[in-house]
Amino acid sequence: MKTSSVELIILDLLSHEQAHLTAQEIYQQLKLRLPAVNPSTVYRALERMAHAGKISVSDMGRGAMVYEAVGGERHHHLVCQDCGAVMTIEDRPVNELFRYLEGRYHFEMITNHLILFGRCQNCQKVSESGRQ
Amino acid sequence: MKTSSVELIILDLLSHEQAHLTAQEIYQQLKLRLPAVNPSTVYRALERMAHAGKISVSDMGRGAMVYEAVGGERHHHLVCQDCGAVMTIEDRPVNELFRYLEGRYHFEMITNHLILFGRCQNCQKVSESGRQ
DNA sequence: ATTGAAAATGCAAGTATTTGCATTAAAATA
DNA sequence: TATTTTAATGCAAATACTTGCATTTTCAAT
Repeated sequence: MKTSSVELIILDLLSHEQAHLTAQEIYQQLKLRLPAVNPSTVYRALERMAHAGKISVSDMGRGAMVYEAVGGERHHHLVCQDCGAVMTIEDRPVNELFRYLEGRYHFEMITNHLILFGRCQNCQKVSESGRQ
Repeated sequence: MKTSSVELIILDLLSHEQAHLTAQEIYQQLKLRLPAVNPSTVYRALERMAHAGKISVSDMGRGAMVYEAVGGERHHHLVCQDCGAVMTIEDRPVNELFRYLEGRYHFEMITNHLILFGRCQNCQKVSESGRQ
């Protein structure tokens, strides 16, 4: 089926450089262009687009899932759960793991936006000095 | 601080073999033992426990995050987004990726329950025959 | 161009989750 | 043991999100 106007606007909103937006943020920005849009329409469009592989859904520890357009260079993130810092990491080692798992388990990987939680270098130092 | 009684019951509920429960399921089962418990108490306890590293929080595509006790043998899953099948996978290749990323980015990995989405062997076949 | 079918949308109601505030319980201190 | 402090809890309200139903819009077929 043809892409609906709501979906086109969502893709446009997410096309900015590596934008990760929550459903709420997308709804707020969509309303600027389509004042009559209903929240349930936005949630349904996000669901359709995620299932169709147009956007990816990830938990980045912001209290709600975030959405991102699929299509740009694949990338992944390390997220610090203390300070919230987000680090973009290279795709190669992640892709190697995915290829290995696909062969090992006869699985077709769809995940393309990996988020891994931990603590960044700064927060590790702060925690160590706090213990001393 | 000492573990609260709600937290103890949650840990008990999650101690069954690789139980992955949503907040709602945990609340329903908790009420059987603590009829007066308030949903907000459960949500708060889950938040405390996740931040303390006692439980892990994951999106397994069930429409809500699922919780699991941390402490057993670390494992990860492949989840089919068509039929919902869940495959447990070995930790070794995932751990190798985590160790590499820790060194490369000076990051202390906390994530210990990786969920990767894709399509299982059966659903790949169904999709192919559907296309023919 | 018209008609019918399918999909998207809005509305209202419902459910899941979060938050502010006050109270209760547990822990620490004297 | 008593008191104070801290954390957990319940309640109600609020927010985020989902769902059922009817309507509108879009697409496909004629």
